[in-house]
Amino acid sequence: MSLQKLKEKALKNDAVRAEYDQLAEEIELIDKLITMRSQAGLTQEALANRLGTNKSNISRMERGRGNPSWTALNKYAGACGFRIKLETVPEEPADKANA
Amino acid sequence: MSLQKLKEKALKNDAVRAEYDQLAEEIELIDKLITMRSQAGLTQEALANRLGTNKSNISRMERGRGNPSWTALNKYAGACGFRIKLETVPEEPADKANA
DNA sequence: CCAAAAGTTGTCACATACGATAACTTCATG
DNA sequence: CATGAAGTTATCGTATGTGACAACTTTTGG
Repeated sequence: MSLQKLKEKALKNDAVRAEYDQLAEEIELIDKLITMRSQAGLTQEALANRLGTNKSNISRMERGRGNPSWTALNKYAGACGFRIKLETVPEEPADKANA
Repeated sequence: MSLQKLKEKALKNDAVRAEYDQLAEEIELIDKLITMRSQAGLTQEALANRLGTNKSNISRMERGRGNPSWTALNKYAGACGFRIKLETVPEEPADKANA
């Protein structure tokens, strides 16, 4: 299955409801997950094996069911050959005067 | 309590064991949390009120007890006036030839 | 169309995050 | 040292993340 297909599927249902910021962020998150796995060239099953778990659980994460913990994200990324960081961006530009 | 103090306390115990990457990332995470709250000028209690919860739970997160979920991080950040993103960095540079 | 590979979903069991409350410690000030 | 504010810890209840397993759907490729 192509990466494009994967993302299309992942986003199809949720994108409609993405009027809410929080959902948009969830989609961003899912997109990052799928992208990492795709770049690692792994199937859900292969990734699951690396993590000592089952493909169903990978699917759940990538479908946006539930709410992964930080270490779950960390492990997922690690198995795909990535490290993760939390990026924090101020909700409004620090300096309005320059807008 | 000064921000410096806060961070010193938060890192004191764990830094000793930071021989492991995963712990280093946990510390980074905690540092980001405390920094966000500090920049928002909120006490744990004030932040807790914004989140509809109690200061003890805030303390737990900032002490590295447990393993916050993505939405927990999102809410925490939101109450501090931040949005969050997952930053994914490849474990080794994509292009070694240029090293 | 057929078969195999990949992904999805449902459900159970268990571990643990999260909220609430209270008691405790540490810090800041006078 | 005394007082109050801020932070920490313990514990209980409840919700939910996570792993395991099986059945199902979708995709890929002949």
